[in-house]
Amino acid sequence: MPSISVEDYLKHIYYLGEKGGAVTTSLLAAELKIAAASVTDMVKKLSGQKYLRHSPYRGVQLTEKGRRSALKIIRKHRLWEMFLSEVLHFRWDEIHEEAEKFEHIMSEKMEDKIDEVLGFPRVDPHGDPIPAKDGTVKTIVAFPLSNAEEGTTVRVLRVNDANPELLQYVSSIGLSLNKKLGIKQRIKFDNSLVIKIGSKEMTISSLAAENIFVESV
Amino acid sequence: MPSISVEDYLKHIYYLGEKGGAVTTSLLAAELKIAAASVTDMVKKLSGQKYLRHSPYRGVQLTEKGRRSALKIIRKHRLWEMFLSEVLHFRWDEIHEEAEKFEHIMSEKMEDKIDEVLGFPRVDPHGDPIPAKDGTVKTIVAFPLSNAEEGTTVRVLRVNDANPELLQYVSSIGLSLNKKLGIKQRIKFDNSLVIKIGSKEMTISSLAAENIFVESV
DNA sequence: TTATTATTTTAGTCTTACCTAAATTTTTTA
DNA sequence: TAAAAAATTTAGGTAAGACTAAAATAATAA
Ligand SMILES: [Mn+2]
Ligand SMILES: [Mn+2]
Ligand SMILES: [Mn+2]
Ligand SMILES: [Mn+2]
Repeated sequence: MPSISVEDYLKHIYYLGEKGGAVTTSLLAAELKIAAASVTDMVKKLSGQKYLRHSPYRGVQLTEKGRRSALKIIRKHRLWEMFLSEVLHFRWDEIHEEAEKFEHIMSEKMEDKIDEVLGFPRVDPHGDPIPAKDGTVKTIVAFPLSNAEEGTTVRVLRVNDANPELLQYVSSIGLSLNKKLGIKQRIKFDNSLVIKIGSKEMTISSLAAENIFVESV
Repeated sequence: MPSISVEDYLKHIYYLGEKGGAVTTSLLAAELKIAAASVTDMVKKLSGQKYLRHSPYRGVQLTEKGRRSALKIIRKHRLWEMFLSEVLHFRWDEIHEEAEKFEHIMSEKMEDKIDEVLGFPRVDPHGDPIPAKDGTVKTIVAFPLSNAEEGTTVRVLRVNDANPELLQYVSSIGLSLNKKLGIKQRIKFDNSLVIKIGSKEMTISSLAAENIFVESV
C-alpha cells in the first residue's frame, strides 16, 4: 500500500499532467508546498517503484501503474465529496478539504458502499468527473468562463474546488452547476465580465472567471 | 494536535485504566503490539507533555488533559461505528476496524454532523457508551456472562467489539444487544454455559461468555 | 557563444516512531 | 534473604519524509 505522502504525490502529478505541459520538480514542489529537494528525493523513490518515469532535470511522467493509483485516490476523493455534500449536508466549499484526508483511509469496501448509497454518481459536487473503477475517466469538455465571447450564452459545467473562498463567492452570486449565463460585456481594462444570471446582471472578475468552466449553449 | 500514534496510546491507556489495576509498560506494549522499549520512549514523551504521570518501573496514569484527549477519540470512534452501522449498513463485526482509522481524522465539524444525523446516540452498536462532548461518560453496569448464576435470567448490554470473530459468532447464535438469556446450566469441566435464547437452548464457551456483558433481570 | 540566472540534484541533518540488545531494577522463588 | 527470573529502561539503530545549503546542470541574455 502506498503511504499517504506517495498517494498525494501521485494525485498531484496526475493533476499537473492533465493541465498539459511538463511536470517539473518546481511545479510539483509548488503544488505540494514541499521543498524542491524533497520532491527530487521522492521522485527518485517513485521512479524506483515504477510509479513514474523521471528524466533528470526534465520532469516526470506517470506510468500506467502510477496513473491507476492516482485515479483510485481521485475516485475516493470525489466520491467522498459527494457523500459529504449529499448525506451530511456540508457546504460545497467545505468538502474538498475534508476529502483530502479521507481519500487516504477509505477502504475499498467503504468506497463501494458509498458509491451505492449515492446511486453511482458520475460527477462530483464541483462538476469534476468521478473516475470509474476500471480506470476510465469521462473528460469534461469545457472552457474557462474568462474565454467566453460577448453576446453568447453558456452553461456552468465545473468550478475549481481547491479554493473555498472562490466557491463561497460563486455561491453568493447565485451561480451553481448547470446554471445558464448570458455574457453581456467584456471590460477591456481588467478582463472582467458583465454576466446575467436569471434576471440579475453582475460583474465577475477575470480571476474568478478563469476558475469557472462552461460550455456554449 | 496529537499524532495518530499519540492518540492511540492515550486511548489504550484509558481502556486499560478502566479495567482496573496498574497500567504497566508491558500491558501497554501487549495492547498496542509495540515493543516495550518503544512504549517507554513514548511514555516519557507523553509525560513531558503532561498527558500522563509516569512512575518509572511502576506504570502510568492519565492526567485530566490525557483523559480528555482519550475520551475525544473514543467519542469519535463510537460515533463513527454508529454511523457505519446505521447509515452505511456495515455489519457489526466490520465497523470497529474501520473506526480505528477514521477516529483520527474526523474533524469536530464532522463529529457534530454525524451526531446530528444519528439523533445524538448514547450507546454504540456494541453497547459501549458514547462519551459526551463535556467529557462525561455514562458507566454501563454489567458483569460478564461467564459469571452469571444458574437459574437466573440476564439481558445482554454489551459485547466486546475488538474481535470480529467473536461478533460473528455471537450474531450467528441469534444473540444481540438487549436479548434476554436464561442461564440453564454451568458445565464444571470447562466453565461453559448452557443458555436459552428465545426457545432455543445452546452451549456457549467460557471464553465467549467472558466477552459478553449482561445485567440481571 | 560565453556569461549570468534559474532550476534541479546532491549532501548532510532533523524528527517521529519504531526496533533489538544490553543494563538496570523489581519481583519471585528457593 | 540471596539468587534467579521477569519487567523496565537505556543505548544505539533504522526508515520515512521532511529541511537547508552547496554543487551541478540547463536555460536565457549579453
Ligand atoms: Mn476536491
Ligand atoms: Mn471536487
Ligand atoms: Mn470499537
Ligand atoms: Mn464499539
